[in-house]
Amino acid sequence: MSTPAFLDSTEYPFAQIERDTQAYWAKHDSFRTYEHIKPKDKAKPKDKFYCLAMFPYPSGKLHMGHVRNYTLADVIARFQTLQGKQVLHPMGWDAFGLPAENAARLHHCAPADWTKRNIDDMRGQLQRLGFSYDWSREIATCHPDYYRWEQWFFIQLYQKGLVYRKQSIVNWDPVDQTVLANEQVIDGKGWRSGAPVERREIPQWFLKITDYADELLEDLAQLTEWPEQVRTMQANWIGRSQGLALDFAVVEHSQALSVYTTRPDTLMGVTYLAIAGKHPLALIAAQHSADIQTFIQSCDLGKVAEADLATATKRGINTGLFAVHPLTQEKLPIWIANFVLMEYGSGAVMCVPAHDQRDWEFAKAYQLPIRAVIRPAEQSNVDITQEAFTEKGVLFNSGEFDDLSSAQAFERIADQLSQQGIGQRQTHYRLRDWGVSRQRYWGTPIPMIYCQHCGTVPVPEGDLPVLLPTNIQMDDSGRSPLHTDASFHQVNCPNCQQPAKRETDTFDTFMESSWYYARFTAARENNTMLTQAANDWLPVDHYVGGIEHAVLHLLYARFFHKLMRDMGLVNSDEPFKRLLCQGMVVSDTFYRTDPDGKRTYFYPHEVTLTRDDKGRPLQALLIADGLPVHMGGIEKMSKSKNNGVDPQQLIDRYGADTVRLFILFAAPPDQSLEWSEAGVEGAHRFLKRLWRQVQSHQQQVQLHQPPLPTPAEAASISELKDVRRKIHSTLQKATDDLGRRLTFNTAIAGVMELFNTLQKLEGSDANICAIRQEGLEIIVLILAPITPHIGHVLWQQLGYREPLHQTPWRQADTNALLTDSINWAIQINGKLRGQLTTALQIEEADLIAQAKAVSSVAKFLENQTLVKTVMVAKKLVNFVVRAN
RNA sequence: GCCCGGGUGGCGGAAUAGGUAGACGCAAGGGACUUAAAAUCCCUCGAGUGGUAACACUCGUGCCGGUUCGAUUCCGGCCCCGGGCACCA
Repeated sequence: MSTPAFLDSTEYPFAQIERDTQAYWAKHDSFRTYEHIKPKDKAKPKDKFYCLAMFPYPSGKLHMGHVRNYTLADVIARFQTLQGKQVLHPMGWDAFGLPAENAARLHHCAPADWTKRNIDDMRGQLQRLGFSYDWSREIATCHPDYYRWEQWFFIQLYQKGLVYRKQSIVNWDPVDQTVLANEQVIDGKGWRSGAPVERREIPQWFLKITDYADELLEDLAQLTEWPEQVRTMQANWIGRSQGLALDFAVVEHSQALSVYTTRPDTLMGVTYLAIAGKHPLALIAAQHSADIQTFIQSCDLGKVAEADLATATKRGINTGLFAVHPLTQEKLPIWIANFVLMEYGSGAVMCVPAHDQRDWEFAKAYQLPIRAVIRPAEQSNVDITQEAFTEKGVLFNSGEFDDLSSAQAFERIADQLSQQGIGQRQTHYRLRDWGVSRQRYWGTPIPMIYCQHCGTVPVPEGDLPVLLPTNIQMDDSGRSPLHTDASFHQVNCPNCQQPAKRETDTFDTFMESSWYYARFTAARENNTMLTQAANDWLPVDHYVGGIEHAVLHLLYARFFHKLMRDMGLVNSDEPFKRLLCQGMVVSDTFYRTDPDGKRTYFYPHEVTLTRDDKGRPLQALLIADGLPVHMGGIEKMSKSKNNGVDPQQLIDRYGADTVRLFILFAAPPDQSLEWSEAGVEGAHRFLKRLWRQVQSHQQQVQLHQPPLPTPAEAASISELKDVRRKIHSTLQKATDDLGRRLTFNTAIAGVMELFNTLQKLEGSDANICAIRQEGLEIIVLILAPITPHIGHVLWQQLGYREPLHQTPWRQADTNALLTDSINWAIQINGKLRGQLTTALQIEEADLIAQAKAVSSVAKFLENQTLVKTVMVAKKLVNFVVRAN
C-alpha cells in the first residue's frame, strides 16, 4: 500500500521529531531513577510514586493490548512526574512459560534462545513508543539472578511450614504420557495425540494460601482505590462461608461419613448422600460390583477445569450402602456422583433435592425422593415440581424445628449436633491451596531433593541457585527434558551424601509474577532478595493491567506480599495501592466459509467496505477479487481471526505520538477499545493541525516587539475573557481527568475543544497573541504525558528551555474561571422548555417571574395549575403543572 | 453451571453527586480552493410528523415494570455480548 500524500512528513515531521526527542532523553538519562530517593532540595523531599504496568510475556512481537497497557501506565508516570513526584517506572519480562516450549519444538531451537530473541525485539518496540522506563532496572524472570531468590524464598516458606506436598489431579494424556494444561485439552482430548484425557493423581507442591484467606478477604476493605468489581470477584473467589460439619454414621461401617453444609436448616430434607469416585467407601463398594468399578473409571475421564465439571452431565450410581440421618435415624442411600471430587472438602456431600438445584436434577434423573422442608415466609407451602426452592425461609415437615426461620434453625440444629458430638460449626473457604508444581521444562526448578534415607531435603542455601540447563533440545514427546537429563536430576543428598534425586518439576509461572514488582526496587542486588529500597518504594502507587488478571495474579501477588512481610522483607500489608484494569483491544473480522464449513479470515486491509448514502456499511468486498466477504462482527484481536493490527506498521506510518493519542482517545481505559484505522488518521490530523498552528503562531508573535501583554491583561477584552476562561477550565478539568478520574479520552476531547476555540481567534494583535500563547502552552502541557515527542519540540518553540517532561504542572487561574452570568434550564414537568440567562445574583421571585415569562415556557403554563416549583441552584427551574 | 462487567446516533464515545441526552472524534452528504487529485478550510448530520421557511411538536440511552417534579444514572424482572473459573499468561 502506498503512503497517502497527506502523510507528507515535511508538514509534521513526526519521524524526525520522535527520533530527536528520544535521542535527547537517552543522552540526558531522563527516566533513570536512583536506588534511594535523593531529593534535589533536602528541605522538601519529593513524594515517591511507583507506577507499574503488568510486565509482558515475551511472545514475539508487541500486540495492541501491550501498546494500550504501556501507554496508559506511561501517561500516569509522566503525569505524576509533572506533579513533582519522584517516579519509579520500570519494565521487565515474564519470561518463563508454555509458549516458549511449543515454539522451541516447532522451530527446533532452545526455549532460552527463542525467549531472548523475543525480548530483544520487543524491547526495541517499546523504546520506539517513547515510554519513560528506567531501563537500568530491567529484569527477566528466566535469569538465575531473579529466580534464585524465588527458590530461596520457597525454602524459607518450607521451613516455616507454609509449603507441603500432596496428591493432586492433573490432565493426563495417556498416549504422550504427559501432563496437559487446560488449554491443551480440546473437547476432552489431548491437542497433539487426540487421545481422551484422563484425570490422574500425582504428588505436587502446595503453598498454604488458605492460611491467609481471612486476611486476604479482610484487607480488601483497605483497597479503596481498586475497582469495586475486582474486590467483589476476589471476595467471591475466597468465598468464606459459615456452616456445619457433621457426621453421618454408615450402616455396618465403623467410619462415619463427614460432610459440610452451609444450610443445616435443610437437614430434615436430606434424602441421599453423594460421594466421590475416589472416596474410600466408593472403593469398598466397588470390590463386589463391576458396574461400580466401570462407573468410577468413567469419572476419571475429561478435563479438570471447574467450568467443565460444572457443565458436565450429572451422573451417578448407587453404592448399595446406607447412611443414618443424625436426627431421624432414617436410612439414606449413598450414591457415587461424578460431580463430587475427593480433592475438595471431604469428598462427600449431603443432598437436599428440594432446596438445591443440582441435587434436584440428580434426584429427578435417578428417581430419588424429594422432600420439601423450607417454604417462603409468606406462603404456607412451596412448589418444587418444576425446580428446587433454594432461598431461605421458614421450616416445615421438620418436627421440632417447624416454623423456625432458616437462621434460627441453623443455630438450633448446630447446637444440637454439637452437643451430640456429631457436628461442629466451621468456617469454610472456596479458596484452595495454591498448587505450584508444573511438569514442564521452561520454568524455575523447584529446589528440593528426594533422598531414600533422609526423605525430602531442601537444597542448601549455599547451593542456590538450582540452575535450569538452557542448552537443550525439546523432543516431540511433550515431556520435560529435565526428566531425561541425568546431570540435572542425579545428585547427592545434601544431608547424607548418598545418591538422591532432584525434583524435576518447575514452578507455576505465577510464582515469578507474584513478586517482580518488589524486585524492581533492587533489580541489580546480588546478595539479598530485597533491600531497604523495597520499603522506600512500596507499595506500588499505581498498577495497570488487564482485567483478566482480576483474581489469580492479583490474589497471588497480594498473598506473596503478606508472606514477604511476615518474613521481614517488606513492611507494608498490600502491594498495590491503586489499580486500573484496562479493557481489551477488539476489531472487525471478515471471513468466507469454505465448502467444508471451515472459515478463512481476512485482514482488514484486504477488505473494502461499501456504504449507503448515510454512511452505513452495506457489504464488505475482498480487494483481491472484488467479491463479497462475510462481516463477522467485532472480536478480540487474535492471530486466528486475522484481525490483529501490527503496532509497528502504524508507528512507522503515523508515528508513536499518533498511536498513543488514538489509543487513549478511542475509549475510556477500562472499556474494550475498538480499533479503527480512520480513527488513527483523525488523531494524526489533530497533531498536524496543532503543529501548523504553533508554527503560524510563532510567525505572528515575531511581528510584535516583546513583551506581549500578560494573559490576564489581554483578557480585559470580553471576547478574549471567554477564551481565557475556556483555557483555564480545560486545564482544571484535564488535571482531574488525568489524575483522579483516569479518563484520558475526555481530557483529550477537552484539548481538542480548546484547540478549536483558539483556531477561531482571528487576527494577530498583541492581545490575541498573548491569549493564544497561553492556550497553546496549556494544550502542549496537557498533552505532555500523552504525546511527549511533539510536545517536547513544541514546548521549545513556545519559548521554554526547560524540557517539557520535567516542567512543573500548572494550576488553573481562579480569577480566569469567574463568570458573570448564569444559564438556567427551564423545565415543565421535568421536560426542557426554555433557557434563561441572568446575572449571578438574582432574587428567587424575580427568577421565577422571568422564567415564567420565557415565551417557549409561557405557552405551556396556559390553562395549567402550578402544583409546585423545583429549583436547583445555579442550574435549573422546574414547574410542576397539572391540566385544569 | 457459578462469579464479575457491559449494552446510548451510521460508528467509537460524552453526560463526574438523580437535573438541558448525543461533547469530542470518525464515517457520510454538500460547498470552497485546485487544470485535476490529494491535503486543507467551511456547512449539515438521532428518528418521526407538520411547515415554503425560520421553526414547532412527538418519540428516543437493550427489553418489561417501578420509585421520583424529573431516570442513560436508583430498584425489581428479563434478553444479548464480554472477562474469569485455579496448568494460557
